[in-house]
Amino acid sequence: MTDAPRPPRIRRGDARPALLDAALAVVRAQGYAGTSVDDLCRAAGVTKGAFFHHFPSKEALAIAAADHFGRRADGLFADAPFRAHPRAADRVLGYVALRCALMQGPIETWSCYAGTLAQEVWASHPAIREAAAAEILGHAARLEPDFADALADAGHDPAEAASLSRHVQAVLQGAFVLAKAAGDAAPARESAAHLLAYLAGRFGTPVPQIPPAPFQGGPR
Amino acid sequence: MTDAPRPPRIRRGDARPALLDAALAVVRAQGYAGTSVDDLCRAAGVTKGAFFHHFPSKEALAIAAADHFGRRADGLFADAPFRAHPRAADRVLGYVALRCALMQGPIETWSCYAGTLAQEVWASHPAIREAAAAEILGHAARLEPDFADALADAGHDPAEAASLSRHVQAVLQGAFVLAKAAGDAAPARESAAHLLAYLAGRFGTPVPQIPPAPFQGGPR
DNA sequence: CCATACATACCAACCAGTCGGTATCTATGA
DNA sequence: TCATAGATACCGACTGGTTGGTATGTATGG
Repeated sequence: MTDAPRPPRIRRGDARPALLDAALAVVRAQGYAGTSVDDLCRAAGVTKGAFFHHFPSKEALAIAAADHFGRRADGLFADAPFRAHPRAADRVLGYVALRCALMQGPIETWSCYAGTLAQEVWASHPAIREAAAAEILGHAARLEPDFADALADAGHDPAEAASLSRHVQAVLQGAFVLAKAAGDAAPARESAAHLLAYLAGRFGTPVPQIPPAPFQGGPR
Repeated sequence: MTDAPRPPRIRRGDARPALLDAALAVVRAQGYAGTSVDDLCRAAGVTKGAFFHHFPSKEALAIAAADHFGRRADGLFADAPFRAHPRAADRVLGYVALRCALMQGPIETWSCYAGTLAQEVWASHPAIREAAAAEILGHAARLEPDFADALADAGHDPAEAASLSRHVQAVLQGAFVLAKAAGDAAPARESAAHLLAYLAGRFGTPVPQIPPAPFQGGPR
């Protein structure tokens, strides 16, 4: 007859989570429009039939993956060591220091799926934009109580906590952009260090030291 | 993105600059992969023949447009009023305040072409990544002398000027990402205000006030 | 006359999504 | 214990449309 059919690489029932994981990895490396449905199926070890059995469209997978990414990130930070600090300021600074420490290895493993999506399709895919915004702003909102306590402890108006927690996310997003442009994590880590200095100044605590990794590159 | 074919709208000899301008506008709104060569031709009022007469490929236009964008931005800031401040700290703060003031109207008119490109194609189009990096880091480098003077005036080590000028670009890039995600300039302006506060603290100058525009949105 | 600057028709590759079919589970009743 | 049937999960060839790029022809200015 014909050649032997290539067996799928993953077991029955695992297609959906495999596609969600593949979306996080491939879209962060290639962008949304630059990633084809076949790319995603190949990365997930799944056929096109399985893809459209679980998701009505490529856009639907992108949106579901934003939620998947958010749950993963929240799980990572929910029980991280820095959460145990008794003072709110130390928890906030510990959060930023951890984000900085994660900036190692391939960029697509530590950059933000939601930010990548939002930057690319904010105007052309409103539903994706909304899912990405919910992820980023929701993450910021979950950190807000610690910011409010830290500000209050330092004698500042805790009402600023909302804008400050969003600012932290903005700096991290910008750090990712510079790291991608430079092809190097160093500028991102430097930016995180400046952010730590700003927050420590705001909270009246000493500036925590993070391992230095000076940026060597630059314009020719 | 198909529409009725229109006759070329621009005069003979103007195709190249029209394509460069179209690339800035359309790519910032739709992303690189999400923009077709036909989209660019339509926006520029030019035919495909003109496109491939002036540029060997879509990638080549993207790279040339990065340089075009850089020259425009540098021209905008080279003779802006803030350049006339006698003290370096005021020039730096004036620069950030101007960037904040520009955050009005359609996002694609004030976001960064180079940052958008880098975020999307850093892994898949190395030549574009390099052009975007040269633009962003070159712009930061051109601001560096003022940062060094401002730091020195405040009694700090001017060697930090390089990393600080890159940090300013990172915060702006992140502000653009949040603005696109939120569909609103407010979080970007807020972030710029926090950046001003950090710089003013560093330089030992009073924090300049910028017109407030609090962000009303957020997770449901 | 000739180089430059276009215009237009065209092409092979690729794209998201469809569709008819198959394999594997699960429930049920004899 | 087993037969059967319906439901779920998946397979992969196919389709209509779009893509970046090419080939070839034409107008215009010097």
